[in-house]
Amino acid sequence: MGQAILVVEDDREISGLVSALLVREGFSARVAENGAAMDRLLAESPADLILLDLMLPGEDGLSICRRLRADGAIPIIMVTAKSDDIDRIIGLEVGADDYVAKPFNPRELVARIRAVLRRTAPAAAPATASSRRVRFEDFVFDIDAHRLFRGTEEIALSTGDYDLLAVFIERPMRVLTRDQLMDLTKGRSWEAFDRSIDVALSRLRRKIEADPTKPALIKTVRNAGYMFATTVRKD
Amino acid sequence: MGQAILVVEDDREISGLVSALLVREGFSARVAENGAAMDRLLAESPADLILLDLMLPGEDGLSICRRLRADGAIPIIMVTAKSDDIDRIIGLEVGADDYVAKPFNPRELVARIRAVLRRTAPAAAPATASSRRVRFEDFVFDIDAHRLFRGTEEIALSTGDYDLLAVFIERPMRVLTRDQLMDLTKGRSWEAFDRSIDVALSRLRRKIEADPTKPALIKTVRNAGYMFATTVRKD
DNA sequence: ACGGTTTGTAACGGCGTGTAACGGCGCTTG
DNA sequence: CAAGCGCCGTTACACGCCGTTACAAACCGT
Repeated sequence: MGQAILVVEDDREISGLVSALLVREGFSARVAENGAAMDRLLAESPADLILLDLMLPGEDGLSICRRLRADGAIPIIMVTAKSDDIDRIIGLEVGADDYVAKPFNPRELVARIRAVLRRTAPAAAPATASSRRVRFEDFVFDIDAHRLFRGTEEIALSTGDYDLLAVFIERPMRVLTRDQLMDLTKGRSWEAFDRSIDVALSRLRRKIEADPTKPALIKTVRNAGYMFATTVRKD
Repeated sequence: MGQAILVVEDDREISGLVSALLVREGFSARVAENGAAMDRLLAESPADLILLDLMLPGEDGLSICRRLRADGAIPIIMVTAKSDDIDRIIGLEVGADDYVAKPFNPRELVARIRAVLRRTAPAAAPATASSRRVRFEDFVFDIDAHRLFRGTEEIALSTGDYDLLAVFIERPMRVLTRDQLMDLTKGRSWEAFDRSIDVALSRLRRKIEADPTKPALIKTVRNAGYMFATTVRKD
C-alpha cells in the first residue's frame, strides 16, 4: 500500500506512537532501535524514507545519516529531543532532507514526510511519472490512473471498488482477512458485525466476475477472508 | 557583505530582532511590512532569500509565496505564529523551501536559512531548462500562452479553467484536496460548504473530457478530492 | 436431515458529488 | 454611459456511492 517509512528510534513509546500514526496515514512503517537493526531491515527490503533519531544507543544518528548519504539517496528526516540541537545538526550539513524537534505535532510530521517524499520523488523517477499498469486474466488495470479495462472496454470503478481491487492486485494468491482488507482500504479496523467489506466485495464482483454467482477471480475463504485467485503480470 | 535576506513581517519587534540576528550572522537584511513594500524593495535590488510571515496586513503570505514562485525562483522560508498552521501550509504545496514556527530558536532559524541557501545555490543557474509546453493524451497545453489544443483544434479556456488545469498539470497522478485546489487557484482557503471548486471542475470537464459523465482525465476521489489521472509529457 | 453459523445480496437511506440555472460583476463596444 | 456579453460563485436539486440492515442461501458439524 503506502510508501515504506523506517523509524529509527530507541524509545519504544515514541516509536509505537509514530508507527501507529504513519500506518493510520496510509504509510507502511517499520521500527529499528539502533543503527545495526536499521541495516538489517534495509537489507530485507528498502525504505522510501527514514525517520532518524539523533540520540541512539551505539552508533549516533549523525553518523548513520552520513553513512546513508554516502551510499544511497534515501530521503532522511532527522528527529531530535532538544530543539537546540536542530541548528547544530543543520549546521553540520549531514545532508538530511528535513529536521524536526521533539515533541512534534503529529500532523506536522506527516506533512513534512509527504513534502520530502514529494520533493525527492521527481529525482528518482522522471518528473512525468508514468503510470503503473498490471494485467490479470483479460484485464488491464492502470493503478495510478484508477482505470480498469477488459479487452478494449473500460469498466467504471467507484473509489470503493478501486481501493479494494488495488489491495488485491498487490497481494494475489493470498488470503486476506476482513480486518486486513478494512485496514488497507479504509484505514480503520474491523468490528465483529461489520458487513461493509462483504457488500463492497459483492459490488466489485458484479463488475469484474464473468458469473458473480460463481466467483473465479476473488474467492471466498470461509472463516478466513477473501483471496485474489489469479496471477498478476506487471506490464 | 553577506547574502541579501528580505524579511517580510509586520511585527516591528520581531523584524527588528530578526534583522539584527541576521546582520550579526553576516547576512545583509532588509525589512518589508507587507507585500507591496516587498515588491518595492525587490524592484530596487534582488534578494537571495525571503523570510515570509504567513499573517500579514493586506495580501496574505500564501498569496505572496505563490506569486513569487510564479515568476522567479527566489528561495522562500515561510514563518507562522501558530505551529498548527505549519502542516496546513506544507500540505497546500505553495512551494516554499522550508517552514518555521514562531517562536523560533534564533540559531535554528539561521541554520535553516543557511541550509536552504546551500540547497538552492546550484539550482539557480539551470532553472530555465524546461519548456513551458506540455502534452497529455492528444492535447497540447501551452502554459505561458494560456492556450489548449486538442489535435489542431483550439479549446478556449477561461481563466478559471486555465488556473485549474495548470494546477493539475504540475501535479499529475496525485489526489488534490479541495483545500489545496482552492488555495492554489484562488489563494483562499476552502470552507465546508463551498461548492465552487466542484462547479469549476464540472465546467473544465465539459471542455476536455470525451464523455463528461464518465471522466477519464480528472477523476473524483470520494471524500478526498480530485486527481489528474494521465501522464504529462514535457515538450 | 437438522440447526447454527457464515456469506451473498437486495433494499434503504444518508451524504457526497454533478450540474443546470440564476444573477452579480467587470469588461467591451458603440 | 448604457447595453451586451462572458465569467464565475451560489443555490437547488438529481444522482450515485456506500454503510447498514434484513433476509436468503450456502456451508458444516453432528
